Amino acid sequence: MVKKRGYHHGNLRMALVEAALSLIEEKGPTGFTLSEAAKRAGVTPAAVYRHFEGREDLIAEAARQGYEIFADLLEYAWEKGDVSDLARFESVGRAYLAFARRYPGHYVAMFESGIHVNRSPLLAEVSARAMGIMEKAADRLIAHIPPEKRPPARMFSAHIRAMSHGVVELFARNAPGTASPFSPEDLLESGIGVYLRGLGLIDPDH
Amino acid sequence: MVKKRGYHHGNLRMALVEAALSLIEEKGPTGFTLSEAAKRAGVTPAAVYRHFEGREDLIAEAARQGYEIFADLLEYAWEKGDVSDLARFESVGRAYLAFARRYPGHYVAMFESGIHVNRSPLLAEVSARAMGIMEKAADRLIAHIPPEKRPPARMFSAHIRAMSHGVVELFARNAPGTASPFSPEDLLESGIGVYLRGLGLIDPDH
DNA sequence: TGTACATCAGTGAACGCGCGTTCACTGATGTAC
DNA sequence: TGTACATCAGTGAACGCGCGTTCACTGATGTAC
Repeated sequence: MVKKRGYHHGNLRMALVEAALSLIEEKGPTGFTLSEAAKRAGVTPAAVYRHFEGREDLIAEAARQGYEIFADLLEYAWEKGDVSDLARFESVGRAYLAFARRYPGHYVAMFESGIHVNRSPLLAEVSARAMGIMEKAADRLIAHIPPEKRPPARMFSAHIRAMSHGVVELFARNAPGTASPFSPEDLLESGIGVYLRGLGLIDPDH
Repeated sequence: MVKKRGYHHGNLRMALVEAALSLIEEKGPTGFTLSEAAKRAGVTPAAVYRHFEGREDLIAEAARQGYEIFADLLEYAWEKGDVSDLARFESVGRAYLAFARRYPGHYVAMFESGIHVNRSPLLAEVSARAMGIMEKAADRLIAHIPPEKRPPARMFSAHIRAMSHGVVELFARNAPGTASPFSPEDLLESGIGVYLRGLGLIDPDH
């Protein structure tokens, strides 16, 4: 809740995105309503139309900001990662989960709100930036496997994405009845670790 | 759409569950409305209350029936599976995905509709039956790993569930922008295969 | 510094809509005699 | 076989609600002179 400065809000656009994010976080992408977001920002529903085309447009903007943060985090993880391709891959993977944990509203807006990434060129571009880094990390890593034993790159990345998304969905949110004694971070790291060992990318001794 | 037999419907209760399932399948658990389900069954919304307490109760019944089918399928897979624990485990895993594919409405009602499994004792019981089989298959399998190398059973099953759920969510439904050249069945089987190899449960040569 | 005025960013009332749920009702069915 | 009647399974109108969106409006702000 942002303090109002009289008749004019000050930065309503940003306040609306924040309200939308917190609502999505609390109630899921369909639990979010434009009217409630407006109320949270201390404003009439009609005021929203000064800044967005409508409900969908507001969600899309939240997703866009999410992709921006996401891509930045991945890029940073890629660059700071050790020179080894394995270390870089793991660094990127941890960044993925860190993002899902730290920005749950954005995560849902991006991956579960039903808004399509090709809705606008801007959205498509920033999403491609994020996905490109993940693909790069994956491609470099599997290049270490002898070609005759190497799985297709798209299959490899599909597995990684499935495991990551599954961990986030089942264990990184307050899903009822799916409590686990392990943290999502541990689950993902160990799961990916076993998987990479299965591919011979990690020494089986450790 | 069931043909009406005059004023009385015949088997409205079943028809409503079917309508609910097809709606959930098409529009997701929140896209489903009681009124539309009633219309699909060729009946007034008020008629629903002759058979269910309300909207939630209808979804819960759909989920219950899903768990029933699910548990039956898993039980069958368990029993028909080869004597080897690995073969049994894989048989159960395939049954999981087969269920998600063949009964998408049920799957969503069970795992994504937000209805809690402890909503009624009946629901809790049938869900426990299904989960019990999966746990049994997992427990037997990891017993083959030497204790000092064996992961905790709950971690193992968490990994399997995450991978399975992730594959279903990302690739087994018409998710936009996530098309993949591999079938969900192949993805899951290969992914789990690599994972099991990582645990030393499958010969690394194959 | 003061005033006139354009522009901007809100308000609040209204709209049509579909929702879940309730209620008194009525048509259809089954049963007792 | 026919009739009276209880029970069952629907109808249809009504309710209050919150939604997204539109519209004419008005208060606040910034700028030119």
